[in-house]
Amino acid sequence: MPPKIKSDSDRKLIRSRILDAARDLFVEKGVQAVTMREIAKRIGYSPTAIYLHFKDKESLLQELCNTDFLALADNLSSILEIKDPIRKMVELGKSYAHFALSHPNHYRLLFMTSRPVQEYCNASDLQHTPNHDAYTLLKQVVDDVFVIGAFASQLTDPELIAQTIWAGIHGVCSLEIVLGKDSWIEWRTIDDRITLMQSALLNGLLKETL
Amino acid sequence: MPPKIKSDSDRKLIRSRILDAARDLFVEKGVQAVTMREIAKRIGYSPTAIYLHFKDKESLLQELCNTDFLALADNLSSILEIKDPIRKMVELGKSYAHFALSHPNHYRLLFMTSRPVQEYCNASDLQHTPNHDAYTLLKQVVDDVFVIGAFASQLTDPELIAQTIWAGIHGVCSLEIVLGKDSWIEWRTIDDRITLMQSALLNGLLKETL
DNA sequence: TTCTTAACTTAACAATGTTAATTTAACGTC
DNA sequence: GACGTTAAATTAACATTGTTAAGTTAAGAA
Repeated sequence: MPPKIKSDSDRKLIRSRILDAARDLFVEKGVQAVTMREIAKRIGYSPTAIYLHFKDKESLLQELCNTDFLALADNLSSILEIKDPIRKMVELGKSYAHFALSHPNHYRLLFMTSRPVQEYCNASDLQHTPNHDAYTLLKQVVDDVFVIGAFASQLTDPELIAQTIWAGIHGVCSLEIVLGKDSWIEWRTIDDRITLMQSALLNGLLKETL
Repeated sequence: MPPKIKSDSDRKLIRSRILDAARDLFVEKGVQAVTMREIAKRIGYSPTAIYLHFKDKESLLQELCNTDFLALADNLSSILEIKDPIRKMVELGKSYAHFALSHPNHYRLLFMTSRPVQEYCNASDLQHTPNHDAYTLLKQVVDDVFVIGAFASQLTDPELIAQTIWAGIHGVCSLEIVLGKDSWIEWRTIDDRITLMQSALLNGLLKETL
């Protein structure tokens, strides 16, 4: 029994409810548990009603992805208050890892799952702002370290440095998420692994300071 | 029209054909393209015949995983001929990355996808031999560097070192596989990223050699 | 009042993993 | 050599899922 002519804000609210239901499902049980029918059941609609708000399941996940990507960046941006550039970089890594490990399904969806190539044409001006883009945030933090001349002199490309640091932390976190429960490897504690990764990379990238 | 009483070797051969068909499918089109029906079509059987050889799809993928894991380790073990421990470690990393990037779907299945916890009870003696276990191979190579006293003196746990090096290379490769095609990031070449990761980690983990 | 249309539901389809029932023919045994 | 047993395979069928098409309902416009 459909009441009619929903306002724009009403439609937005329904979109949110769909997204929230979808998020709940995969945060709890992973992406394979996210079915259109279960989402629909949770919000009290029929399964096909979702298609009035999202083109298909892929689009829904895509939007979830983007939304939470921005939320992550926003969360991380609190470290911008830290003055010392190097400590700021270290804390960014720790925060990033903390997010990854406390939201493994999120992290999987964001950084461990191939999706059809994203088109960032809309709202492109918002894309590369530190507050809204985790990578750009990292890049800026690395730049700060770069301008004070703390990196070894042969390292002339902050972008490459940023990508390497990201890869290091990502490697530790993603291995933990995928294989952390496997017993054929005698895992050291995740804290030890993160710490060593950070200190080794810093040690290897920064100028010798003696 | 079933001919009957297949010998053990016949059954093994059929298993192989199933595994090969499955491998072909996902090497070419990724794991989502691996369907029981398509496998069956390729080997000229009905879909349900596969269940005479594998408990379910998960088991099939599991076995594929294990088989190719051993093949990888075998492939990598050729670097054992290298004498210099440090160069050996570097070459292992390069070979590993080369495998990952030239077999992205394999790599995804092996190291980027959570599977139900493996039980390595059977043939457990084969599990931790360098020739058959990529991680153990890395561990041994790291040990070799460790015993010549090349790591910084405060690093006393070769296992932790190995896990960190693995995570570094894995991070570069897995990011490339998942996000390498995304344009919102100005990726440096994959070679540059691998090289910097290796030199930074080495630099950060080894003793200062001046 | 009647027509249009937004909002939604029900029905239905195709693809997929999987199980149950059925068929076929090779083998051992009397 | 006939015959039952059983391995090997197939066909039929079911449940789940994403998705489309057709139908339904009621709010607003004419």
